[in-house]
Parts: sequence; structure tokens; C-alpha cells
Amino acid sequence: MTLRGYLTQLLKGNTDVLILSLLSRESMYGHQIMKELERESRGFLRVSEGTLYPALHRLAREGLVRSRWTKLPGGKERKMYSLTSKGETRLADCRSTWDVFAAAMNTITKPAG
Amino acid sequence: MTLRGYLTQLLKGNTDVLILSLLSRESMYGHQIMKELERESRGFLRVSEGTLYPALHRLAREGLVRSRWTKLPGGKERKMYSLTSKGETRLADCRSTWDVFAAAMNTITKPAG
DNA sequence: TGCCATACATCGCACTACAAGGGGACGCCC
DNA sequence: GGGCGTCCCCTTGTAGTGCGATGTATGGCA
Repeated sequence: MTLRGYLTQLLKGNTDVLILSLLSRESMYGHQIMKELERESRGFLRVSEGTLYPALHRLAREGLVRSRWTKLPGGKERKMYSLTSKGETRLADCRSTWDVFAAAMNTITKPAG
Repeated sequence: MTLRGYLTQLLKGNTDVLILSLLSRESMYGHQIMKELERESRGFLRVSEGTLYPALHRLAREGLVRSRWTKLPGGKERKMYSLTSKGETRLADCRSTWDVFAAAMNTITKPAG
């Protein structure tokens, strides 16, 4: 595993949580999620379209997010995603799991030397 | 992705870092790594043999760890793993990446609401 | 006309965790 | 002896997931 590959692996599984977190604040469409993620992490976190759209469909299939086509003033359509109540519950559970995991990581990777 | 699956995904990629971290303290053999990991995380982190051994071989192939068969007083043999200097460098890099990633995760999943 | 950005989507590849299985040794209990 | 648990190493097949490449369509800009 390369160092670059490490970041890729870190993203695995966490993309779902990151998406759920962003949607917990407000409804967003696909590209908006990508941009927000990159902006809030100061360019550190980036997901490609080949990652994002399958992830959104996966979350929708599980009933964690809901999608709805929305007409813009210009007539164009955008697919807006929002969090369901089931998604909120899942997000809370994931946050707890993350906290414990992060604590364990810090304990093991940074011994009180 | 189930909640249980989330922990599995969190482990992906991080197993290598966890193994490197443990070996940075002292040389260990396979089963010892498994037990230490579980003990230090208070039972939270567990890797199966089907995860551990391929990971160790992977790290060895990359030159990050070194293995050596060691004879025990009883005559049995154990395969001891130790960190190489290349492994130390990689570990330091991974720790940095982890710190930035964890910070980004905390920022995004826990907005200053 | 060409190129880039926006916006949604799919496909194949590479990687990795894990359950399941194999092989062998030792000790304990019935 | 036979069964069971622990230790110790290992491999194989499956499932899940990020990503590059590609497709489709619209619109702005030179």
C-alpha cells in the first residue's frame, strides 16, 4: 500500500458518512456535495464521480437518503438529495463508531512515549 | 453499508498502519499482533487471520517489515516481524495523513452547530 | 469549431477484510 | 484413544468500494 493509497483506503467507508453529514445540514445535489467536501477539507478530501454517484444510489437504496428532481428557474433539472430520518439515526450511530475508532487509533499509533 | 460494515471499512487500510505502529515498539509474531491489537483497543479492534497474514506478507513485500524465523527454548519456531527503516518512514507519513484526515472528519461530521 | 465546466450516470479494474478451510503442535479432560 | 481448545502459520473465494475512463447532454467562451 502506497502512502497515496492510504488516503484512498481512509476514504473507503467514510465517504458514506461524509455524505450523510453534509446532507444533515441541507439538501444538496451531486456536484454540490463534491465541491462542499473539497472546500470544507481545504482540498484534502476529494471524491470522483465514479465514487459519488454509486454511493448516493447505495444510500438511497438503503433508505438513508431521498432524491427528488427539482426544476431550476432556467428550466434545467437537478437531482436533490436529502437525509431521511433513518439516515439521521444511522449518521448518529456512525459518529459514535468513528469516535471510538479514532480514539483507538490514537492510542495505538501514538503510545504515551 | 451496515453499521457493522462501517467498522469493517474503517479497518480497511488502517490495519497496515496499526500493524506498523505495534511493530515500532517491539518485534512481534503474528498471533501476538492480533492479541495486542485487541487488548489495547479493549476488544474493539479485531483482525482475523485471513486479514493479518496477507497484510504482513504485503508489508514484507514492500520492504516495510522484515520477518525472521526464531527458535524457542522448546524447539518450536515462530516467525518474528520487525519494522525496517523504510517502515519507520512510512509510519511517520501515515501518521501525518491520519491526523489531517481525522481533523477533516471532525470538521465535517461535527459542524460548530 | 474546439475546449472547458456543469451535471448525471455506468463499467471494469485494483485492492482489501473476512469467513472458511488446511496443516501441524501442544495440553486438558473424559 | 478421542474430542476439544489454544497456539501458530497460511491460502482461497467472495463481497464491498474508490477510481479512472467513458457516455450523454447543456451552456459559456474564444
